Amino acid sequence: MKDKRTHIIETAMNLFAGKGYEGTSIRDIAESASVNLAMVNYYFGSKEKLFESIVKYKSSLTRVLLDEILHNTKFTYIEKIDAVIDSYVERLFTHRSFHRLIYHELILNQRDELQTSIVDNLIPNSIIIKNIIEAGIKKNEFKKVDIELTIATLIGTINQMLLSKKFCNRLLNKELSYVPYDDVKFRKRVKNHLKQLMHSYLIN
Amino acid sequence: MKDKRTHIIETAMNLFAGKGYEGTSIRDIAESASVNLAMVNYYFGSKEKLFESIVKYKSSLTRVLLDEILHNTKFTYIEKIDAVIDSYVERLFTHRSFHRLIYHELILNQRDELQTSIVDNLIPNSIIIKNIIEAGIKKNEFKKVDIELTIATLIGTINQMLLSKKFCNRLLNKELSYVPYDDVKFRKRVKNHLKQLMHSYLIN
DNA sequence: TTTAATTAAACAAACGTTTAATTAAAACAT
DNA sequence: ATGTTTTAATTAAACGTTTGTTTAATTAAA
Repeated sequence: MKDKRTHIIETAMNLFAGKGYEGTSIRDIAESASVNLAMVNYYFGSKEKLFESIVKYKSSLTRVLLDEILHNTKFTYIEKIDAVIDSYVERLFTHRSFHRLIYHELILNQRDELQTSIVDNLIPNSIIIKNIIEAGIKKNEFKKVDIELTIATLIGTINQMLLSKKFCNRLLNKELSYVPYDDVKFRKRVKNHLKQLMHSYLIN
Repeated sequence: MKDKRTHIIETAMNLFAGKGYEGTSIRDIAESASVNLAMVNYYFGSKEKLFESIVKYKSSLTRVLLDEILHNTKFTYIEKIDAVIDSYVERLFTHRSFHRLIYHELILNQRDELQTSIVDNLIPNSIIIKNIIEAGIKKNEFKKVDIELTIATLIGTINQMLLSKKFCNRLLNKELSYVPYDDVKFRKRVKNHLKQLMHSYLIN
């Protein structure tokens, strides 16, 4: 049996991701997690501290993955970019409810402290990508591009697909019941698109 | 003096965009708009119907702009893409609170009817871009690319910048008080990035 | 005189949080 | 090992607010 604290965190994460922070009540969370209402405040102190616990619990994993790619000396720079794309698509599509939660919180301007902590957790990932592109330019493997906006394109394309299943399916002309994110073929398609895009944009 | 109904809609839009649907109370709206609490329900029936009124009120404008570009025979296809980029960046950056509101609602899976209506309003814009790229490929001006994901890249890049001022400024190494969206230089920078990206990706 | 607009007050329901009482677990001394 | 004490976990109930909505009365406009 799982740790009760962890169980509450994971239940709350899925509810927050689907219904938003204000849209999810502590009673919702307690019922879904099959624990007493008061247990949530007993473990986390308050609703907002629960939210912060979720962010802390889930973060830092992505950074480790990207760091490995950055320091892998077997890769050329464009191969590193390819590896970043593979890693990002897999990670965001798999943990999509968490990432929806993060971007939902970012898009609102409430809870300044929490937003700062989210940005603090996201930016290091961007910096790793920045380092790769910068090094690629220095070694003349890459053209001189707008690095920051290239990162925005990379992450933004994936986020655009992640935003809403309904929008995604309408754009792709798929039926309503289709779940693109779990489809290996679709993941491959997104990876291929981003790789081709980056190859033609970055390489001399 | 403005129409009272319109005044409520515009006030509510800004509040919803900043604090989300559940985070904004009718009392908030009434106070900000300097009208009596009961007037909101008097004019719109309910909070949810007010929300729908906002979406209907603001939509359709973008479509007209894109349609003009699509049917302008003076443009080559890549020039049409450039025009779409200019038009999108200007529109989304200027009406950013409305677009944040839309994407905030999309990212949640609540209120199915409303989400459907948002998607119905967004998809035609994507189809216009699709038509341009398709025609460009047919006339051999463009390479054979993944059209749907190219659209996701176009819109996703802009949305990624629009998501959060804090994230945007940290990525760009700007100070906290800087407002990138109103800066003409920054708009130009985003446009240039997207154009160069699309040129190297689309053109043979 | 009739209709529309506006108001303050009240409604029930849901919210996050706290309390006080009870049960289970852990630590301790014998 | 046993009984005792102390701490942690769990519960149902209640707290004071805030929520969206409705009502009934009043004022303005047609």
